[in-house]
Order: sequence, then C-alpha cells, then structure tokens
Amino acid sequence: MAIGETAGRAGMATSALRFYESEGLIRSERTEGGQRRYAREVLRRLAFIRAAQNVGLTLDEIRAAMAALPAGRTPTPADWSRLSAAWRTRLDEQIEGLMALRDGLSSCIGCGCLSLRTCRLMNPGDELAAAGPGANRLPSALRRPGRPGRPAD
Amino acid sequence: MAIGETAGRAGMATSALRFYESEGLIRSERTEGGQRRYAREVLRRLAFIRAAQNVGLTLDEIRAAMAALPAGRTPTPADWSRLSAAWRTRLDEQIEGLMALRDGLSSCIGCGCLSLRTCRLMNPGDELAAAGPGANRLPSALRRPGRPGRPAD
DNA sequence: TCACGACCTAAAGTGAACTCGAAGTCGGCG
DNA sequence: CGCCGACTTCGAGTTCACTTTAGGTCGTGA
Repeated sequence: MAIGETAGRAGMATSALRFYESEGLIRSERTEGGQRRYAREVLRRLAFIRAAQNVGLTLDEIRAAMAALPAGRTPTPADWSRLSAAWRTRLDEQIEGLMALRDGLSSCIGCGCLSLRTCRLMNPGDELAAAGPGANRLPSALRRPGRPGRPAD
Repeated sequence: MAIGETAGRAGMATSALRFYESEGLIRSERTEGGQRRYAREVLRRLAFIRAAQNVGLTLDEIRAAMAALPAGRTPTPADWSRLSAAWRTRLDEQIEGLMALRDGLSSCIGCGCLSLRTCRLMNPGDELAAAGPGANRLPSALRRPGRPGRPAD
C-alpha cells in the first residue's frame, strides 16, 4: 500500500507515518522511484501505537514495547495481546490516582483552604517532604511534557 | 515577600513566578530598585494554579477561572472554594473516560485484534465516523499539548 | 505523452509551560 | 563602604508529537 492509502485506513496523516518511520516505529519497502510501500502488518502497528497513546505511553515507550515483538515472523494476535495486557495495570493506576485527587478535592472544597502545606489537593501523596513541598507527582499520562520535573536543586 | 521566598514557600522556581506574572496569573509590587514584592495572597493563587493543573486545566483556563474572582477585595476561602467546585465534575469525567478505556481494553485483550475499525480500544466513543476513524478524544488532562487535534481536512 | 495528483526530502514551525544563560543591578549584613 | 547572593530583563532553549513548507519527482488515467 502507498502511504496515502495506509494513512487513510489508519486515520492518520501521511506526515505522521513518515515521522513514525523516521523514529523507527514502522518500516516500509521502496519502489524503484523511491516511494514507500507498506505491508499490511503496518496497519496493526499503527493501531497499536494509537491505542498505546490513548493509554498515555510516549513514543519512546511504545518503541520499546514493540521491540519485544518477535523479530523473524509476523506478530500474531497473541503477541499483540500480550503487549497490551500491561496497559490494564497502568490504567488502573491512573484511575486510582485521579480518584485520590477527587477525594482530596472533596475534603478541601468545603474549607477553601488551599493551604500549600496541609491541603491534600496540593500533596496527593501525603507528605512528599523529601522531594520538597508542592505536588509534583502525577500519573505519567497526566504529566505534561512542557512541564518537566524540577531539575535537581 | 521577595520572589525567592515566595517561590520557596510555593515549591516552585522563581522563573515560574516571573512567567506566571508575564502571563497575568499573578501580580506584584515593585521596590524602588525594581525588585518584585509579593503579597501573601499570591501564595494562595499559586496553590490554586498548582491544584488546577493537577486537575488538568491549562494556564489559559486557569487565568479565565481566576478572572471570576472579586476585583476589589481579597478573595475569601469561599471564593476559592466556589472556583474549585467545578473540578469535581471534570475529574469525574476523566475517571469515567479512563474506565471506559480500560473496559474496552479488557474486551480486546483476549482477541488481540486491534482492528482499526471495530476495536473499542481504538474507538472509545463508538463510531465517531463523522470525525474520521481513529480515537481522537481523550479527557483533556490526558491530551498531550504536542499532539494537537488533527486540523480540519 | 502529458497532466496532475500523489509522493519525496529536509528543515523549520507549533504550542504548552516553563527553564536557562548572559549581562548587569539591588539590598542588607558586617 | 564593600561584598555577595538575590534579584532584574530578554531572548533562546527544552520536550513531545507531529505538521507545514518549499522545491522537486513519481506514476497513472485520458
């Protein structure tokens, strides 16, 4: 399949496919003239990438996960299934984190304190005293790239 | 308070405070020599910003929310409380979204299909046919800035 | 054969939320 | 009075996941 058809089927832009290829997430053959031709299997890889992103993985993590696929043969459904099984735990953790935040919020909403030191909304993980004040920990899917962890001070 | 002390108490870098000020999220007085001096109230604003970010709001949204604070007087605990009450709903939605994703995953994990068209993991909101295939919707806290919604095609 | 859309590369741009660095100034303690 | 750390501004850099643009090539239906 040419890049346009592949992208269309996967619901992505062609630029994304080129980008994924440059990042080593997918592979392609080339025609004589240098155009990409994708194997069917790539659709499954793209689906995996999409799904993994929904769960909050970065492309780095996704690449690492896919590196665990069998090298020689085309991956089977079972192979893909095994990979995605790990996501359940991850999702569970994310849900748990959000619920903790919500419950902390409930306990704060009445008082309006928003105290930096004592409010559970500020300090989800209890004290965190060693890491300095302020809430710094979020499930990784919630952490925003532009907001890197404070550098070691 | 000088910027260093304020930042220390809030658990943020001084650069963040300057940035927030440049973005109109906080305000300061200046000494004769041009240095910033912060009022106590700023600590509460910073706490609010931190908490709102934990819930997944952008600085734009946070600025908008804080614009609803009373202009003349110093905001009371009740004022802050009212603002943060809206977060509960938001968190509930986020949790619900993640749980739906997790349950979709459970139903997929056995089959390993990862089918672009039919897998619920790919298409959380059922068909979404109008918006094109692929899963495009995430709770905003999970959406990553670097990954903008596909432009209108 | 030729037109035209689909494709190619490489580099630069986007946006969020900051951080970092350079070059210079302030302020409070001794 | 002098020192030195804390402060100032401003512009550029960072991360992630792409998209956009410019300038050129491929491939296929008429």
